[in-house]
Amino acid sequence: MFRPVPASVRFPELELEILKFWKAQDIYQKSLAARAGAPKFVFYEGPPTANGMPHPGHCLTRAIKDLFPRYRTMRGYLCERKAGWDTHGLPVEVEVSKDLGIHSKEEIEKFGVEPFVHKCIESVFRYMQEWERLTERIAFWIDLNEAYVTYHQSYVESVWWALKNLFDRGLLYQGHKIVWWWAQGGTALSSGEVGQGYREVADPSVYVRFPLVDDAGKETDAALLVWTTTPWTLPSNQFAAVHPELEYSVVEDAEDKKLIVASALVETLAGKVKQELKVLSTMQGSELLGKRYQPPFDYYYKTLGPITGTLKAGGQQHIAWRVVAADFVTTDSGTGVVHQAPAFGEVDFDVLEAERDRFIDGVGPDLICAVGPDGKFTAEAPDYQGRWVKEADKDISRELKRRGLLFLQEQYLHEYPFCWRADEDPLIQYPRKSWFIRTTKYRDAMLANNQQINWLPAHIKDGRFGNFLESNVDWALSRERYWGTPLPIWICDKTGQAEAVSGYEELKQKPGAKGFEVWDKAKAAQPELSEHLKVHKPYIDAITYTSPFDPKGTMRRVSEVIDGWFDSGAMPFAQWGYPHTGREQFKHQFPADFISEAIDQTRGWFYSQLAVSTLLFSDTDSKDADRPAEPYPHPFRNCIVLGLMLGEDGQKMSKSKRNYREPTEIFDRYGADALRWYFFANQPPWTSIRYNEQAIKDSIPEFLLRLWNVYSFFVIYANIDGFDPAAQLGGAKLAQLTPAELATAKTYRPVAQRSELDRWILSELHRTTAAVIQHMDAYDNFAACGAITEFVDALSNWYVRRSRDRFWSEDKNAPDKLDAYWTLYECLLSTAKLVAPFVPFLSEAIWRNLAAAEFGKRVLESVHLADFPQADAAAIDSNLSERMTLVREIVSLGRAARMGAKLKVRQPLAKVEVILADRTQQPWLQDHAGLIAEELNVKQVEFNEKADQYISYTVLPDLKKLGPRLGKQLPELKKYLGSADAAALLAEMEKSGSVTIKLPGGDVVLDGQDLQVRLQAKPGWAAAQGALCVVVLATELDDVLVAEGLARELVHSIQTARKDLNLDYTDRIEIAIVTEDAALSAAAERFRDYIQGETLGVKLGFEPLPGVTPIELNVGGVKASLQVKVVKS
RNA sequence: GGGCGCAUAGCUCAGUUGGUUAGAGCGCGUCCCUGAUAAGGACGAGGUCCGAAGUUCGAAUCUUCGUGCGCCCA
Repeated sequence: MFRPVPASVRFPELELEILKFWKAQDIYQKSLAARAGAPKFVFYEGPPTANGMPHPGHCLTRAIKDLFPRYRTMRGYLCERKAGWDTHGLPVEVEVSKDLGIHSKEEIEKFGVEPFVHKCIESVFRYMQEWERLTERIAFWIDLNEAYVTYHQSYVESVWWALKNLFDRGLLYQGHKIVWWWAQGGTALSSGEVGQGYREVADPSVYVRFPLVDDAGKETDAALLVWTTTPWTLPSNQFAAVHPELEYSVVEDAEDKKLIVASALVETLAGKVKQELKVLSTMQGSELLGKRYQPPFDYYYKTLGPITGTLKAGGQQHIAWRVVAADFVTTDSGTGVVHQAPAFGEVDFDVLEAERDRFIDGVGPDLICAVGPDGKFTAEAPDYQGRWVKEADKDISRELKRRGLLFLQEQYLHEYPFCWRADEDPLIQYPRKSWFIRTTKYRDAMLANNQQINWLPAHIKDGRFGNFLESNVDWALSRERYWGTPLPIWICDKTGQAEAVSGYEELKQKPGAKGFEVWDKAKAAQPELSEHLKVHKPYIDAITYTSPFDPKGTMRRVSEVIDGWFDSGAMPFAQWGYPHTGREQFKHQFPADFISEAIDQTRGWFYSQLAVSTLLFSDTDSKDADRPAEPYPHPFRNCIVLGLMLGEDGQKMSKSKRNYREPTEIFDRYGADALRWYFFANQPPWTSIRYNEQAIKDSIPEFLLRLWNVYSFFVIYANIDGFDPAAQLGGAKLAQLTPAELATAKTYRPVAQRSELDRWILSELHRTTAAVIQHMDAYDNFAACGAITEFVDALSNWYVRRSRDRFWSEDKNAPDKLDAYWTLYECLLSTAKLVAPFVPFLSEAIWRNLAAAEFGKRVLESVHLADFPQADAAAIDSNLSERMTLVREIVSLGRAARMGAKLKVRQPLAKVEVILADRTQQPWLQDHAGLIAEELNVKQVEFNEKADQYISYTVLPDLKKLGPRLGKQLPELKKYLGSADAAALLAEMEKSGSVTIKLPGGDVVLDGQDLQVRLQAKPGWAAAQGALCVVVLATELDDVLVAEGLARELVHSIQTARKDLNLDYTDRIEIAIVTEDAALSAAAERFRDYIQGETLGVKLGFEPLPGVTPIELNVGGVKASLQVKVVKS
């Protein structure tokens, strides 16, 4: 006996029970143990940050991350899944600062770095419980107990090892980075913070003359006209940029001064100053390159102006104050000549870098900067020393005007960022010393590595990700913050020389190492402090040692921590603590076969991993990395890039807008399987999807319930008939209940001996299995789900429906009946395995009842311990598939024809005629006429070859074949065939195998393959047409047919009455039909046996039954009164 | 401003290398079944495939431009 299946199932409750079972029996661990020694399928968990609440978007990520490891495990691989948590970085600091009600770095320092860092580590796992609960509830099987944590000492030291490796190879260097700087607060702002602070303001906009000088450095009569909205940057000017491909004009103004501006802007400028600007000559921007000019302020120029340096390409050039080329110059605004102050603009700084690169080492231009970190001019600009830059704008303009350099001044409206917390403070771009990783040196290696990665969708490779790699810039690694992996670089306070350190132990071994007691004291005072804190600020900063570069020097750590993305990128090895520990694990778990995250990780985790791995383990230039070169791709081979999930209203999901539902509530209402199936089956995972609650809800009846109903149908009848597979299968070990194992049962007949319907559904099963394997191996869950849906539909709506009679037949031991049970049993078991990775709960419920409950310890206790089904090619009969499809098509067309003719299926018809365009399958179909007749409720099915009265033929060219061959003649052929006598053409084709068609452009010879026949029903018939066949109904009714129709109407009414009266299936009844219509009573009389048989009537009379409420009927326009009374047995 | 992606039925989404009647589910309408029954099923209506131009014998599909939306970056 199988456990009876509840009529209405509540999936959420079912899932909770199964979760309990998994936990109690440790099924996940068993699924790993079962694959001990098997080939590995390596999965990396991109660490989520647990200091925010999870939302439905995270459910998608976690569902996909579960699907493929689960599938691969069933396919025989060992897939260990180590969880991880991202714990460092600004978001944590921001969260803590919010709690403390503070914002600036200054306030943090005042609060104290030590207590602040303590707060950070406490806050990191604020929502971890919610994350773990979600992970478990959605059935994401991953090892949460062994999770790696980015702040753990072993992780940090692994990151240090990587950084030391890069440092020792000269790939980690200090340079400048232009950041958005809050001068009053003394801190850089992240791009997110900057983005919050933009608002429209009016700034002074000045047009300034930069007089050109001749070779001797003497001023000439022409000047570049330069535009800027930040006059305070002019004292730090180093270059003027033009676009080499723009045209420039030398114009003469009213004062006869010559100015150089972009030709496209001459008119605009003339309009602004309301004077004529006479064009004297024009030239290309490229002709201006290298021309020298005199900057408006000579603070640097007076000493550095004459300096020249040796170019790499040979020759000498002045290091600054000349015209350079830049692509970003446009004629949208300004003058087409752009003032360059590299200290105060990122693109300007790039120009400086490029210029410096042209000179041999050490002689190129240095960055000049007349402003201090406090936003005030330094002594290098004595005229403005101590003045806040924005306040100096006016005086600078006045000075320029006094010296005749100011051509025009106006107000300019634009978006400019302010500090998000002190909104009166404008931000400035400002250079900060920063540590960089020289990723640009590995750009080509990263591109080559990327080429080998299987990206899904494919456009990521050469699209977003590839483009991003193409424009790679060195990785700005350091952060002037507190809670992060400390940059493991110690600098000698005497010589300035630096070295990197790769572990805490290594530090202890350093000569003269001290400062460890700072941590020891803190720990003694607060024993609850995490040991891991000792490798963090401020404790690590206390550690110093004797300089190896100068015996009098002391090595002190730089103050910075590193970008949290480097932590994440180091995950493939740092999760094991490699190379200090975990060498073995790393060897076996690198690279990953599969990772998946949302598209926002393109520049995040996808890049950080690729960059770190390429630099450390690349096979091109990492000789001193301490392991053999790894062939591409690494560190991941296949990557599904998920689309972002939007809220119900198409906007970004946001708590305040309430445009989504909390995951826990989704699970409580619909269940995790419903959500998972919605994710997997509704769209490819990389489409950005809109959260759609209805669609989640719909996946229940569309898929889960449909499968459940087939399963419940099976259990009901198997129990009634005492179908008991366990009793029939011997004592042999039956771990998996594969078809081969089932075949040992006594009443199990070889598939070849079973009915066609059985062979058909088993063929469909194996066809589906093959398709699912093929799609899942290609990481295409969407197509796999499509195949599964189609199969479950076929099983439910054709196999079970067409097999009902067999399940109801009286003889419990009839081979045909047993065949039906074995077939359906096998289908359900295989389907449970097929869908197990997708809907782990439902599949487990089915398996628990059909296998585990039935067989006890003789089978696997969980479907997730089973092997994925094998597709048996021998079981696939594509011919049968095709034929069955055709039957279903004919039946469908027959129904459509009935609807068109308004003939209910209850009304029997004499016959249907079926006309096929392709008669290959006709003999087979003729053998199955009974089936079609039954489905369509007709007495006879005829297959007509000559059916000209019903249909007309159309002959269509096979465009795919003929297109390339005929080209421009194709329209002629189409026109010809459109009006041709199709019947004659076909006759000719049949006779000689080909036809020659005369077309204006020349004769064309066509054979049978070139043409397709289409059938069209002629009007006036109750007919429906498909692509390849037409079904025509005989609509004439004789008395017998009408009477049978009436009888069926009566049956329908009586059954409805039974249901309304809440009768049991087995209740016998007495029926009275009272009518004055002779035809109706005659029909009832004539079909008395049929009516009584269908409705379990023991008596059928035509006189009223006393005391029974009559039901008024309208049977085909005839009035009648029906009475139904239960007969006591 | 740049890069990438998306735009197909009332809604949510598919649509293989360009090919003849562009599909699914939901919703809607009509109906069937009444031994899976507080279920299940069939049939139908519904589309200027965002717009324009181009390539081609042929474009939802390829190209260009435009519009709208999203993401990333500036």
